[in-house]
Amino acid sequence: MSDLSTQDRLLEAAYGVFAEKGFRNATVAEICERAGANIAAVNYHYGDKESLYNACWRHGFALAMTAIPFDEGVDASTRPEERLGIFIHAFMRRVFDEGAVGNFPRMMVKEMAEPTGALDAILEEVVEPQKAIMHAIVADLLTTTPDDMRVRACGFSIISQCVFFAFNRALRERYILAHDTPAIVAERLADHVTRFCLAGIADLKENPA
Amino acid sequence: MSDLSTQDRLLEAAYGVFAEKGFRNATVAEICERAGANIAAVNYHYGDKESLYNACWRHGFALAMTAIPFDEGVDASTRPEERLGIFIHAFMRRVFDEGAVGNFPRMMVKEMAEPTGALDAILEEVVEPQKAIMHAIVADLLTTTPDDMRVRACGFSIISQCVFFAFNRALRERYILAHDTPAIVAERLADHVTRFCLAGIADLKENPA
Amino acid sequence: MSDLSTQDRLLEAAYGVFAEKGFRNATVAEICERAGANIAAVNYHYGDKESLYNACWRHGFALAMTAIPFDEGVDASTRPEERLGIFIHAFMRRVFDEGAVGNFPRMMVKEMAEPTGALDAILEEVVEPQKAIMHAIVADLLTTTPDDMRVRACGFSIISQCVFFAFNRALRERYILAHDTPAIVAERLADHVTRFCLAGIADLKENPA
Amino acid sequence: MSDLSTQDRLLEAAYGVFAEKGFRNATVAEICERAGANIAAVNYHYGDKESLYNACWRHGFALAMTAIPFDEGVDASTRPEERLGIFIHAFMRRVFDEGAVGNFPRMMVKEMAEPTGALDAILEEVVEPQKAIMHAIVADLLTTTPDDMRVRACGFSIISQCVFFAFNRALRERYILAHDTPAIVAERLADHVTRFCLAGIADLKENPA
DNA sequence: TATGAATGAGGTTTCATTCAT
DNA sequence: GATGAATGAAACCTCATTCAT
Repeated sequence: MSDLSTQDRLLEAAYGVFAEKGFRNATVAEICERAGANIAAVNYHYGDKESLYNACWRHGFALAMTAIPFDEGVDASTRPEERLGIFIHAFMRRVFDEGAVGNFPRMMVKEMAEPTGALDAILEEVVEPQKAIMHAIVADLLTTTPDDMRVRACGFSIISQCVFFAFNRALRERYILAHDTPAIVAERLADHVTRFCLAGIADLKENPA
Repeated sequence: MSDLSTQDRLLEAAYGVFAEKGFRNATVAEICERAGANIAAVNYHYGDKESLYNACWRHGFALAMTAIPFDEGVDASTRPEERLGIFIHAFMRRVFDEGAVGNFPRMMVKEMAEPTGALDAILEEVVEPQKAIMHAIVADLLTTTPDDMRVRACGFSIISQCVFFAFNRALRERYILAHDTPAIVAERLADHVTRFCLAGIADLKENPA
Repeated sequence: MSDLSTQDRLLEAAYGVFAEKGFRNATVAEICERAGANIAAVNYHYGDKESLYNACWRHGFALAMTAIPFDEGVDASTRPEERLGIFIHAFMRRVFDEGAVGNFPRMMVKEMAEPTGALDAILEEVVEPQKAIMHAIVADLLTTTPDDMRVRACGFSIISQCVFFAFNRALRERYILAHDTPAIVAERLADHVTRFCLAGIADLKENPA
Repeated sequence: MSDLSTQDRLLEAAYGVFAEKGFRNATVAEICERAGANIAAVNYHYGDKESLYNACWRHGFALAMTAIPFDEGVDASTRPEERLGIFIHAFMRRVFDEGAVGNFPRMMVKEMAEPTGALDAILEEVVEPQKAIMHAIVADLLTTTPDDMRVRACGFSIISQCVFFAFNRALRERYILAHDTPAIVAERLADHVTRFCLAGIADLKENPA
C-alpha cells in the first residue's frame, strides 16, 4: 500500500485509472484493487463513482497547476513572445509528463472525446482560466483585445497543438523519436510550436485579412 | 428501415453509434435497434462487436476519402501552397460534416483517446496514407525530403489543428460562433489554419534552426 | 417449471413473492428462482423490478375481478341489502383465498402499509372502481347520493372490515377458528359483516345526526 | 441533538423511522443520523437492528398507553356504551396523532403487513391486552361472556375500523376532508364508528342468529 | 438466413455489521 | 463509553453473446 489514508489512496488510484481508461471504461473494482482497498471503499469515501471522478478532476487540476504553472519566471517586464513560449512549454511538459501531472491532460482528452455529465463544469473551471491566460498573451502580440476574432483563432491553433499528444501513448511512441526522453521531446516540440505559432501570429498582425 | 440489406443497415447504424459514443459506450442493442434488426444480428453477420467495429473503419475510411478527397482539382501544375490549402480545407470539411462523412473523424478521435485493440492497424491503414500526402506537400514547401524532421514537426502542427474540433459538439458550440452554418465555419477555420501554417512553414524555411 | 412461457412464469412467481413479502423485501433472485428462470430474466422480459411489479398489479386485478366479481347474480331487481351482501362476500372470499386471487388483497395491504411510487396509480385504478360500486349500494340503502358524507363514512366502515384479514396469515390463524376451512370462515365472516353494517346503515338512516 | 443519552436518542429516532418506513426499509444509517449518533451506535447500544426494533415496540407501547389510555374517566358506574365510545375515541386519537403516539399504530400496521420475527410476541404483548379490554366491553353490551363468538366477531369489526387509517398518509389525505385538523377528523370518525358499531352490536343482541 | 429467448459474467451500489482505537 | 473506517454479502441492472428453432 502506502502511508496515505485509504481515501487518498483511492483518489490517486482512481486518478490514474480514469486517466488511462476514461470514466466508463474504468471500473470501481480496479480502482479499489490498485488502492489496496475493499470494493465498497469508493462508495464509503466518495458516495459513488461519479463523485470520485469529480474529486479526481479537482485533485488533478490543483496538481498540474502547482507542479507546472503557466507563469513561471514571468514578471511585468517579460515580453509576450517569451510569455507565449513559457505557456506552451508548460503545457507540453504536462502532456509529456509520465506521472501524476500527465494524467491531467489525459483525463482531459478522454473527457473531451467521450463527455460525461461533467464536461460543462470542466470546460468552465479548467479550460476557461487557461484560455484567458493564453488569450491575453496573444492579444498582446497582436496589439488588440482578447475578444478579437483573430485572438480566438490563434488561441485555437495554439491549444490544439499543445493538446495533441495527450491522446495516447501509441501516438507518442509512433510519431516521436523514441531515443529521447519524454522531457526532451516535450522541450523540442514546445520550441517548435512556439516558433511556429509566433510566425503565424506575426503574419496575422502584419497583413490583416 | 431502408432498402439496404440487414448487413449494410447494421454497418451504417453501427458507424453512427460508434462515432457518437465510442466503442465501449456503444451497445449492440442500440445498433441493432437503429438498424431495425434483431439483437442477434450483429453476431450473426459480423461475428462479434469488435469485427463490426473494424468493418465500420473500412466503411468510414472509404466514405470519407471518396466524398471529400484530399486532392480535388489538383494536378501537376498546382503549387504546394495551394495543395496544402486543399488538404486542410478537405480535412476541415470532414470534421464539420454533420452526416456520415463527419462520423469518420469522430470515430478517429474517440479511438485515439480510448484505444481499442484496433488502434495500431488504424494508424497504419488510415493515418499513414493521409500523413504521406500531407508530408509530401510540406516537403515541397520546405524544399526538402519527407523524412526531414522539420516536415514531421510541421505535419504534426497541421494535423493537430485539423483534428481538434472533431472532439465533440459541446466544444464546437462553445468556442465557435454559433450563428454560422458548420460549412461556413469549416471554410473560415480552414482559411485561418492554412494561412497560419504557411506562415509557420515559411519561417522555418527562411531561418533554419 | 410448467407449460407457461418464461415471461408468464415470471409474472406468476413475482405475483406470489410480492404478495408474500412486499416490493422491497421481494428479491429478483427469488422470483427468478421460483420461475425456474435465469437471474437476468426479469430484466429481459420486464425491464426492471418495478415494471414487473406494475405488471403484477394488472395481472392480479384482472384475476381477482374475473374470478370473484362483485356483482355475481345481480340484476336490476336485486335489492340493495342483497347487493351489499354480495359485495362483502366477494371481497371476503378474495381475502381468504389461499391461491392466486388471495394474493391480490395481500399485495394491496402491503402497498398500503409501505407505499412504493405506484400507490397513487393503484388507488386510482384499483380502489376507486370498487369504491364507486360500493358507494352506489350504500347510497341506495340510505336513499341519498354517493357524495353524501354518510355514504363515505359507511363505505369506510365496510371496506376496513373487508380488508382486515388480508394483513397476514398469523392474524388469521390466531383470531379465527382454525378447524374450519378458509372458505367457510370467509362465508361466516362475510355474513357477520353484512349484518353488522346493515344495522349500522339502518341506524344512520333512521336517526340522521 | 438533545439532552437525552445517545441510547435514548437512538430509540426515539429509530421509533420514528421504523414507523415511517417499516423494519426493512429503515436503515441503520438514517436512524443514527437522525439521532446525531455514530453509524456504529446502534450495534454498540442495542446489539443489532432487530433488538433496537424490539426496544421501539416496548417504548411505543408504553408511550401510547400512557398518553392516551383506553379508560380515561371510566369508573364502576360508566355504562358500557360510553366505555366503548371512550375506547374507540382513544384508539382513533392515537391513529391520527401526528407525533410520537401516532408512530405506534403506524409501526403496528407495518408489522402486520410485513411481519418480522417479532410479530408473535407483539400480538401477545400488545394486541391481546387491548383486545381483552375491548372484549370485556362488548361482552357487557351483549350481556354475555368474552369468549362468546359474537363478541369476537364484533371485536374484529371494531378494531378493523379503528386501525384502517393508520395505513398511510396518502390514504388519509385522499379519503378524508383535508380542511379539518387531524384531531377533528379523528373525533368525527370516532363518533361515527362508535355509533355504527353500537347499532351493529344492538342488532346482534336483539336478534341472535 | 434470421430470430427471439435466454444466459452468465461483470458492473455499481446498499447496508448491517465488525474492529481497532 | 464511543467512534470512524472498513468490510462482505447481497441487491439490482447491463450487455455481449449463445442457442434452439
